[in-house]
Amino acid sequence: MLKLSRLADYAIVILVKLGEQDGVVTSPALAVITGVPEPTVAKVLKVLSAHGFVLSQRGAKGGYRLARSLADMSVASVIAAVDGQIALTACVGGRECDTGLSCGLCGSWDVINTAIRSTLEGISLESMRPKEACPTVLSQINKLNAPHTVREGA
Amino acid sequence: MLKLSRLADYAIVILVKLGEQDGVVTSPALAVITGVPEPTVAKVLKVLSAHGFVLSQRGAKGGYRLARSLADMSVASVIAAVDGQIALTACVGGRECDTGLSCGLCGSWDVINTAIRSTLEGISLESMRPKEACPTVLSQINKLNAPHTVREGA
DNA sequence: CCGAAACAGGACCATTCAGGTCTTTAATTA
DNA sequence: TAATTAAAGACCTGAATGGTCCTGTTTCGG
Ligand code: SF4
Ligand code: SF4
Repeated sequence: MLKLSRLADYAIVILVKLGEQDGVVTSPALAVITGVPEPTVAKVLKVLSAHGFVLSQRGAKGGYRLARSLADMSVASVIAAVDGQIALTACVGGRECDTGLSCGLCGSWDVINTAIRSTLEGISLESMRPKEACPTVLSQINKLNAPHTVREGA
Repeated sequence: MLKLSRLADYAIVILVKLGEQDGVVTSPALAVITGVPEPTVAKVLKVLSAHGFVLSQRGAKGGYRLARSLADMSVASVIAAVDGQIALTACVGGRECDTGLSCGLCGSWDVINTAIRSTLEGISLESMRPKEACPTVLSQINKLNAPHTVREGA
């Protein structure tokens, strides 16, 4: 249905909320803040920690905190960390689909996939924050979609 | 993983291939052409028929043919027909997610979702055809992403 | 007029993967 | 050093998707 996995969504929410706190925050605390069940929060944080989005402090008085600014995290990178790289179809990046059919559409999908990926790459978590959400995201989309190799009439 | 459902992918392929034939084509024939297993092709065609993408001819010498030109079919509409409307998160269009958490990110997701949906709306199946794939799709993406309410600095 | 061919529609099963829970392990602090 | 607390990893469960099949209806050819 072309929907984002819930875990990826949670990851975004958790990171944004974490960015609004100061000092280290524990999993249970984040669970309360976000409303997501504790075990799930913990699971997501583990993944985010493994991918370097957050720094963990073990032991008593431990918890998590952002490894870098929200502005330096793209939506796409978080999604990729949690769910794997964005790939609309099975044949992006030269991979061939199990049916092995010679549909020839792969190229088109590849372009579309790249465009969407680039768009999400250009949207930072900072932009996702409620207060300044819409305008920034819009301009990001507008700005980041044209990029790499898009030429008007070619 | 932000991936398209396989059925939707097949639907696109089938429609494009169907557009390259003339006269009515049977499910088995399309299965051979596309490489997709016959039962699945039949299933997809039923859905496409129900949504008015193809016209069916029953009885002997029956088969399917396009209801309208490939240029008049958008990628998004096909996806919506097969998989339901595009919705990255559970909270697009004012719907609220089961966790009921007050994350406040819904607005941002809504914008991103709309942008992606619009992009796919603007890409016709004709554009997906191998020969002219990349350039057309690229310009479509470039052209269709700015549209509806995106303003530069607002 | 009869039989074969092909779609329509539905139900059914099997698999996959996401979502969630649990146990173990390590670090911090008193 | 021992108790406390949180991270890390493994495991299980369940829903959704993908895929298959069967029955009924319609049309063309013999
Ligand atoms: S576009 Fe064609 S090759 Fe790519 S995944 Fe779909 S069917 Fe397979
Ligand atoms: S963005 Fe927030 S409200 Fe929307 S689906 Fe995700 S968690 Fe739920």
